[in-house]
Amino acid sequence: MNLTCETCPVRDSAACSVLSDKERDALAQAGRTRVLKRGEMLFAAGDEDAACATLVSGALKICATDRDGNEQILALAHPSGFIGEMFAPFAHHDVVALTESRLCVFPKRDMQRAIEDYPALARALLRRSQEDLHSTRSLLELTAHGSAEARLAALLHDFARAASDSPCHPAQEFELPLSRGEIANMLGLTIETVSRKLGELEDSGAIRRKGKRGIELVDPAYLRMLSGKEED
Amino acid sequence: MNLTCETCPVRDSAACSVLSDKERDALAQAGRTRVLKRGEMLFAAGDEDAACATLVSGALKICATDRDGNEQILALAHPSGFIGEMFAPFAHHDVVALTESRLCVFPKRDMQRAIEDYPALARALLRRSQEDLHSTRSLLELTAHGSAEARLAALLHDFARAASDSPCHPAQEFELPLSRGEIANMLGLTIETVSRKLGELEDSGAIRRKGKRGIELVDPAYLRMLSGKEED
DNA sequence: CGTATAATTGATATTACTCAATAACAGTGG
DNA sequence: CCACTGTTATTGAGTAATATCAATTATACG
Repeated sequence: MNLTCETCPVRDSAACSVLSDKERDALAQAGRTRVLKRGEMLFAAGDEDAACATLVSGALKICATDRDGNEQILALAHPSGFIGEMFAPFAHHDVVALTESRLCVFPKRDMQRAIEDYPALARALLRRSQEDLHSTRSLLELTAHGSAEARLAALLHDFARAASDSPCHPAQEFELPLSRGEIANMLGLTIETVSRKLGELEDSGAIRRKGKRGIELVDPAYLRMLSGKEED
Repeated sequence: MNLTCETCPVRDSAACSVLSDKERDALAQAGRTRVLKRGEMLFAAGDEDAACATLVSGALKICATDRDGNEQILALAHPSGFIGEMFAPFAHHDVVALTESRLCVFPKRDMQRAIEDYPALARALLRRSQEDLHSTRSLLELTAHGSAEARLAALLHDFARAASDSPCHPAQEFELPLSRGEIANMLGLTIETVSRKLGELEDSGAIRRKGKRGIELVDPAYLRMLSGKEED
């Protein structure tokens, strides 16, 4: 399917939004929309022809797999996010859809050419890359030093923020985008520990669980306190 | 002090190496060399006027400090590495010299202008940023899932590679750029655990300790095996 | 040489993991 | 609609790993 930038929900926020209409149309010639169902893979670690993509809707996980077959989630991608390593000869990580997801996919070659042809695009991607770097470092900080409770509290807080319309105030109620197992492996914990700590957070009155994946933030300040971040 | 690119040891490897002589000289007008002694700070988290810099010689650590005053090392910078967040209004992390270090420092404004004026520079920084992202994700992978032994083994292996001239083969003998405390906080461990595990690695014949910071790799393959990476 | 800092070593406590069983739930086909 | 099956989540008991606390030893520095 060809790209229809006119009606694209992320046309004003994705990297390509910095292009002029004409430039964007030229880039769109090289791209294709692609829809991934939950669990489908965009590309796998080691793929030489791994494409680049902008996420239009849905959510992706970027994950590494060690030689024992254990998966580790390194990052999540949200709409308007950019995926792909233009400069690496092959993909370092797997990219998998968490929910049904719509993407604009570009062959690596074409994206390389595009950043040569459109300096503004290169700058936009640089900005995004630095933001990704920052969020990966935040996750690293959490994972290395926090207790299981702190990691979980911080993750819930992040998800609440991501689920909210306004970027500053967290949503009061939201659905977890990840299963217990995915949460566990993102935070370097086990499923059992995640389950137990969620229970403890509920007992302590910080959250309330609504079904399997629904979370209501009862006491966001307490959650924030547990997560070890600056208070505000 | 003004920049003397002609004799710069990283003139062929740093981001600025993609510029023509003329462009590079123009950029050099805006820059200054700066020498940091061990422990000196380039800038602190929260600084609004945090500069950008290319590391010429020495080594830096990028670290976060939580509200209890605990420091966490998120990344190291080696010669030809680029430091600085051009797009953030203030620095997110502290940057501190691990050893006496020489840098080319550029005001953020000038660097922003440079990436507008020189598209090749923006692309070079994009490439670097993606590499940094990848190494941060590697550290995350390690920290989240590995045992204390695996983390330490992987770190030693990384240092051995960084210390070597040839990028593929690790150096057989090298000096640790970090104190025990710094290693501990980079890996999310305690000083005591690092000390004990180093002892065990020595007992098991993987390494030999030469003084406080010297390390000799006796059995690199075994170390690599412990670190949980693919064997080769 | 004496003092401060960094590293090692030991004993104990805590946390999260492992293994195992049970429970909730979703999807499927009768 | 309900039983059946596989998946995901919860809960419990015991264990292993690492943190913590405390003491000692090495090293560096003035």
